[in-house]
Amino acid sequence: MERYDPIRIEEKWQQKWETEKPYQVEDVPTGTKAKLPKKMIAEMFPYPSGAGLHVGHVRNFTIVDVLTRFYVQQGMNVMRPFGYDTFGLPAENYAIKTGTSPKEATAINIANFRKQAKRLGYAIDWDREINTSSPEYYKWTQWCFLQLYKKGLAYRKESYQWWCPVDQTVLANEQVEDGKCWRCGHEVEKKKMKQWFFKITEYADELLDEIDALDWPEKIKTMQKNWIGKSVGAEIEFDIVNGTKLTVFTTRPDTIKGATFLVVAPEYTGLKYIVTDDTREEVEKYCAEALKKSEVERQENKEKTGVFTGSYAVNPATKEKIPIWVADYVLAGYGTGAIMGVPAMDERDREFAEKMNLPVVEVELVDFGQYGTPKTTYKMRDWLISRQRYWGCPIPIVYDAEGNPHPIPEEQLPVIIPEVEDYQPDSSGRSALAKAKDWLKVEIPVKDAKTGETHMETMTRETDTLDGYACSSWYLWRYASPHDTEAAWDAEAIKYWEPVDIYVGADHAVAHLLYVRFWCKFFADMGFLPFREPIKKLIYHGYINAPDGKKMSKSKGNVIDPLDVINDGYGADTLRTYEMFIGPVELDAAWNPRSVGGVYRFLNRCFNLCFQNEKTAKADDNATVRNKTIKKVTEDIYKCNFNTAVAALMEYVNELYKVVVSREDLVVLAKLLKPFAPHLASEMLEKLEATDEWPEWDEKYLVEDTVELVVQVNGKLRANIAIEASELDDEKSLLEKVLKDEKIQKYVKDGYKKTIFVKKAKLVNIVV
RNA sequence: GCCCGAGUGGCGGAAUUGGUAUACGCGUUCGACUUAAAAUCGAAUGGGAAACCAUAUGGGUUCAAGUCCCAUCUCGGGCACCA
Repeated sequence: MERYDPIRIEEKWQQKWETEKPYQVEDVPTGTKAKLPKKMIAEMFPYPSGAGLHVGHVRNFTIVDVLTRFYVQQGMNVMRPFGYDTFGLPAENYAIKTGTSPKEATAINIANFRKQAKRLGYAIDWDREINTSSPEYYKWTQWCFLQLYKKGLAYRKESYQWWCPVDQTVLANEQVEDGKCWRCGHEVEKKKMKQWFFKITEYADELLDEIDALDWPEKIKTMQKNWIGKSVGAEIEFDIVNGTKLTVFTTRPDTIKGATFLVVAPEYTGLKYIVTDDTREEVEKYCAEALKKSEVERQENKEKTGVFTGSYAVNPATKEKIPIWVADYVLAGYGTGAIMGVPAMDERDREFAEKMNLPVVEVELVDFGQYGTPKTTYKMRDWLISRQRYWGCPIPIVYDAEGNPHPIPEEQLPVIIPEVEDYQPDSSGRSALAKAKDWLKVEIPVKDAKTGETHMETMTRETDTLDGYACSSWYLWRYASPHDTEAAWDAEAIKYWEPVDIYVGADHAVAHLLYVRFWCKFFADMGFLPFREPIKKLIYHGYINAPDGKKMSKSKGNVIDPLDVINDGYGADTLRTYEMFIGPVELDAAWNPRSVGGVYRFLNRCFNLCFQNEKTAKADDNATVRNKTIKKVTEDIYKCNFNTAVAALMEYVNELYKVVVSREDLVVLAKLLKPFAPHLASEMLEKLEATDEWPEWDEKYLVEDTVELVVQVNGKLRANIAIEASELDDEKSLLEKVLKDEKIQKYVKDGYKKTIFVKKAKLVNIVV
């Protein structure tokens, strides 16, 4: 037997697919295509790094590809697009280091990614490629921003923000992990800055309410629910003895009688009206220190600290005078930034009270209606989108001489990223865009409020760029009409193709997957989208680790390069099939080079069955195993059990090796194999002169004439008896037969208590 | 600390949802082909001489438990002063 040569076969088919474009679809399908059921299947588009594809990408893309080919073979109209998420820090940091412009570096990386993806034989519609850093694309990202701006959902606010001193940019909450920057790992700081936000909180309730209905992994749904963090409670207004007022939020307003003190956060805006002259110095010192503390320090040391403000408030329920404190265990960004301390009820308040010697009184629950108003709050904050970086989508805003923001008129879009010499952000906290002096000034038409006449005014551009997540919040809709010059997406194309049927990824549980839902709801409200949830089904797959089980990383030198696997002679089909066989799709898996060889042997056996086999049988001879395999593989792919689908194919091939195969046996093998190993399967189908139409199983072949009856005594297996399938219908005579069986006789010679017959399991259990 | 998820051969993992535990693959051993090796093909492979014993540990429910219930241990993930 020969070894098959995947490299030759794969080259042949990849060339064919390149010229014939069998996976190309129309924006708005016409003719018979328009009547077909559709599937839109996509992966979370990759950031094309200089290192090229890694095995994780291959797992990600291959899952999408298996599903795409599966549905195509079933005769559906399937869109499987591809794109590149190209804005971001790595390209910019590379530019700072080498002077190569991010634009150039990105172009090189995309070309490499595309070449590698083509080498894996994916059923991509290559005319549907998008790139978030191309002006044709980001023009519409800016348009999206303007829509949000018009509705007041993009706004500017001065507040304390996470600041990474290394990357010199602010970060969203989602981009701070364990108090550290998600990109460089440096500890983040708090910095007071005027920044742009998207008002995602406007949709908090809907984002929460509609999540349960989604066909997404429970894990991701729970993470999003926790992130949104809805709390139902009340706001209660306390009179301060000096005549002002202070409002707290609580989920337990009924415990108000137990409130023996109030606490405000160090960043609390009304603090200056509360502090008395004799405590001012001490309070200011405390607040300054609290702000300086990094998030890591705050997390590591949860010891309660705080100082008395000198002021008192009146508990409206007890009329007691209670002290107002400032402490950093109260968070400024949540609720009102102020709480009532109920030490008898709340563990944190008790800890604080004990430390500060504040009174603890028994709580007597009351109806709070007369003291407060019902209020719901969320842990989720508005989405901070300003980035002080060069390589991002410019925010389409200009400022007049007074510093007031104005939107760029839509006809002036896109705001093109200017070329600069030096990509280093400046120390003032502004991106390198600020260095493009000519670009900064722009003539903007302004309508005079009194005369109604329009005149041109010179304004200054915003130098912040958008968080990359903004670019990926709408790309799934761009796929439907990627070359549209008139709109971000075409309404007709969207109506046919979207929402996305299956979305495949391994990251971004709360960030991207929440943002894309938020934008969907917003654009649905604007009348631009005919649905409110962008993704019907989400497949969240595991990572592939190094053979030792550790994360692959360059520094550890344990990275497996998928292109090496291909070029070692295994080929793309082996790589793809191996990664589907590696384990359950949702679990992490460790790379096993030997197992790759096992999958190669399997494909080699498929090849030999088809090309080295002279003898053929009648199509009916192996009908049972053939139909069983069709059923198993079909159902497994529906359930995304790719590992057991491949195992079923292996079993089928093992069976076929034992018998004389028919042409039909081979056709079915090739058809079922095609989603996993499309090149080899295509080669087989060509020789067999068959189409790739997905086969159906016939139930009549699944019923076997003779079956094995399982006989247990007290639940323990004691015998397997071959019987006619029809014997299962007559329990009485079957039992007689079983009791006469010589293996069973010795167990029942002293009689038995009862028997249990389970027809479905072909099982008899005798209780003695 | 709180909330999920998972513990099955030497290894990755199967198991129709309560019904023959260990499918499939790797590894290992033996055999065939070969001057030889590789490749390929075939056979065996949880432990034990056997009765039996094995799905993290200990109990329970059931004719029957990897699967259900209770407790414990270990690992992974998420959240973490959100009032």
